[in-house]
Amino acid sequence: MRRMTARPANAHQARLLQLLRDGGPNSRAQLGDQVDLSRSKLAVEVDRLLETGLVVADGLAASRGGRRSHNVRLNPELRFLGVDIGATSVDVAVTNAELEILGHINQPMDVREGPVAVFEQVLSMAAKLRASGLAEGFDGAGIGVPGPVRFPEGVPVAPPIMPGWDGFPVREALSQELGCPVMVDNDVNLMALGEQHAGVARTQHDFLVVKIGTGIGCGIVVGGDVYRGTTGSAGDIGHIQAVPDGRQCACGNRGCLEAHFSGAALARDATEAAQQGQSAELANRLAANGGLSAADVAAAAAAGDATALDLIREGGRSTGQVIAGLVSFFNPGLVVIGGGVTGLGHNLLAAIRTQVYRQSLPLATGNLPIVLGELGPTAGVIGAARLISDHLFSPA
Amino acid sequence: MRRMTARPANAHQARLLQLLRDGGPNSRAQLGDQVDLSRSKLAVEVDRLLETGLVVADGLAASRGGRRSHNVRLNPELRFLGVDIGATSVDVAVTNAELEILGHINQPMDVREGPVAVFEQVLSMAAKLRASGLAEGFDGAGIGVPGPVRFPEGVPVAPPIMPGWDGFPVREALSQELGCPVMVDNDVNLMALGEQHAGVARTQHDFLVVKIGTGIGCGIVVGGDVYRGTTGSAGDIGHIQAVPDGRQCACGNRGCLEAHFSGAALARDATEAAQQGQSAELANRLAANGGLSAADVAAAAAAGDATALDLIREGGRSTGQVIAGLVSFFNPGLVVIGGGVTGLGHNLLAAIRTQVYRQSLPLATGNLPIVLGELGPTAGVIGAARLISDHLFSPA
DNA sequence: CTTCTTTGTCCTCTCAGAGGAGAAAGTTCG
DNA sequence: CGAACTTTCTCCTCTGAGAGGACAAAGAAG
Repeated sequence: MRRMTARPANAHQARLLQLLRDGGPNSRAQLGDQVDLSRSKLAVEVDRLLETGLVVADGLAASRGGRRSHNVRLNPELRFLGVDIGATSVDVAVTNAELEILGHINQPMDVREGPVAVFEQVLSMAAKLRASGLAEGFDGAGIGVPGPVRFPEGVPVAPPIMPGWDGFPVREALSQELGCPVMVDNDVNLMALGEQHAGVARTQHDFLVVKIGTGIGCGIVVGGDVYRGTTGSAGDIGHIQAVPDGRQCACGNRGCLEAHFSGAALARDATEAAQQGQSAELANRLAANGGLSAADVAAAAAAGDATALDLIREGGRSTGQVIAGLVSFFNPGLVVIGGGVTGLGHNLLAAIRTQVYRQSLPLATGNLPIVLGELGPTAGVIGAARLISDHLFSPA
Repeated sequence: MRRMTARPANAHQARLLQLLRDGGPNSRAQLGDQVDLSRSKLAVEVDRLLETGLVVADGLAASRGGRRSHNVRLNPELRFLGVDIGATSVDVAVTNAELEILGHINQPMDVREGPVAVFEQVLSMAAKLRASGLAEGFDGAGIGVPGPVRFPEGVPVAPPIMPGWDGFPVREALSQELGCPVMVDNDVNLMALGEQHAGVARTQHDFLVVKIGTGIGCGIVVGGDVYRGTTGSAGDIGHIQAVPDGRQCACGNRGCLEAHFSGAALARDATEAAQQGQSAELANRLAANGGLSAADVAAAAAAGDATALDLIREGGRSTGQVIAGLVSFFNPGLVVIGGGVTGLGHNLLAAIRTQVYRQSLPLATGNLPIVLGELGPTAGVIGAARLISDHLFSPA
């Protein structure tokens, strides 16, 4: 199939595409209820979209009591590729234009191997998805990387945990390889986009998404749009001081949040505890697997292990401490907790909540939900698809 | 004089008014260079603005090498009232439509006396300015209050230092009294608007303004617009924990920034130090005035008093600690320090800079200026005038 | 004085888009 | 089953915004 290269010709068409993306098939009449356009104008724009092939007819709509109307929908053959590059694994997924996931692969990987090796793996994963019949090609791709990105150019800048990626033209290179438009962003921002599109943040305009994985980052949404900061490093909260004169951090300072709580820190602390004989449960797991991960701590806590629970509570306290500050400053309408450590679930959430509600003023916390992300590992790839669709479904 | 009640009829007119406000008198040709409109359309819109009286002819423009053109400017008889209510004093100023200050009065006052008493004072100050011939009436007024505001309604919400103001219809009441449109905002947000309009932040889109006065607050500008948060309490950084298990704060927690550094905290600490005989300089001033203020500490520091310098440095350290966190999170392009404590000047600034540059990652601080505000006590009233002019110079 | 440049004015032409009339296709109720 | 009412779609006309060109006015440069 030849890929679609059409783009909406004006803001009306862009708006219609976004409505069809977010609301699925719709009749012209239903669309008319949502956009402020005359019927004639609406019909003209829809016809033009049909001509471009971005939109296709989709049978009769359900009756609303009078003449039945014909539905239109986004072309079901459109395909987006969503890529979420983490520190230690990659997620690659194919979606349709309505951003429904049609296929999803996760593989372990090490970003430190550099962009060339990682792209090879990503491309082979994309090829596998294509080979399984889910797509004949891609109309666009969104990529998330675990570090700051100069957004307009799609280039990582000085990413601490991705040596070798600094300045690598990710967007350009992938666009060449895939032969379609590509947008690049920080993985946490994509997670925020994902939760906004299909998760807990659907109705929010100003919210924060805290992603606790190998590191810790925060996605910031202001007025419905992701805020990236002057140099693209906004939300980099892993190195905010959580404990004065605390643990030495890789960044050179002491007491950074990330040094006290993150997937990596948790694994390290659990291993220490196991070795010092503080927890039989953890020691068993250490012996069995030859190493401990955040998932082991989660399992131990679920089994009632006090040491594991303490580690989680202490980490939640540190995280809550930092989030409390952010809440005072930013006054969000929602805080979403997500990332690999979400497996720690409600123990972690409870510890964070306690700390935030204790430390922030009532005006900011009064009506502030703090919740776990709804989409889990798919948040990133949905966000990636959303990113590129936002780009493609805006006036050229 | 009858007051202008006209408003721009469309976005083009609004844009033209803003250009004339920010750029002063301009010829049609110069305006044409700045807005993307055909000459005919531009002429029509300017003529309409002339008809409304918002804009008047202003003689011949300087020659640009061909036919001389006629200037237009905002009606020089337009008057805005800017009111900046602080914890312990009020500033009231009159500006023209180009937001130049024509007259400015400052008087001591106590917000805790409640809205009725304060408004009486504000109105009498406004009357005094009017009586001095600066204005025959006001076309709009902006008001800043030292606490969170529900912005659309112009009503303070649960302001900690303003008992009696909670829910008081400030906008409505003042609009009645003055007979003109009124907008209300947090004083720190107005300071940010002021520095953006006429101060150090003129070229910035994303920046923070930290105001250290009786309390501490932070104005947040995102994409050129003030960000106010979900409930209007964004930027309330005075109660972020700066020192774990630190001093008891009025809010019930311990170690809040405001408990360790602010005009009030500084005065308290200086008094303590003087009473304990740690500083002859401060003790003298205490004896002379019967009390100490931040200004006394500034003077003592200027005179070389080590204790005063220490207090300032220690305060700067705490403040810098908190700002470092905000910088990591928000990645601003500029941080402005302002408020009553600006008198502490470069000692304070140096301490803050040291702490921020030490604690934040290079990517966020690499090109980050941290500077003192340029407008001093006029920032608030200019911001107030800017607030109402933005409102009036936008399509009705 | 001539030529060139800039600015202001006027006129026409195009096109987006609103809104109405009426046809088409259902539903509901007697 | 048929009449009356609803909803949707299509077509047509009308209006107004705005672009753009022609030309006049006014000055600068030589």
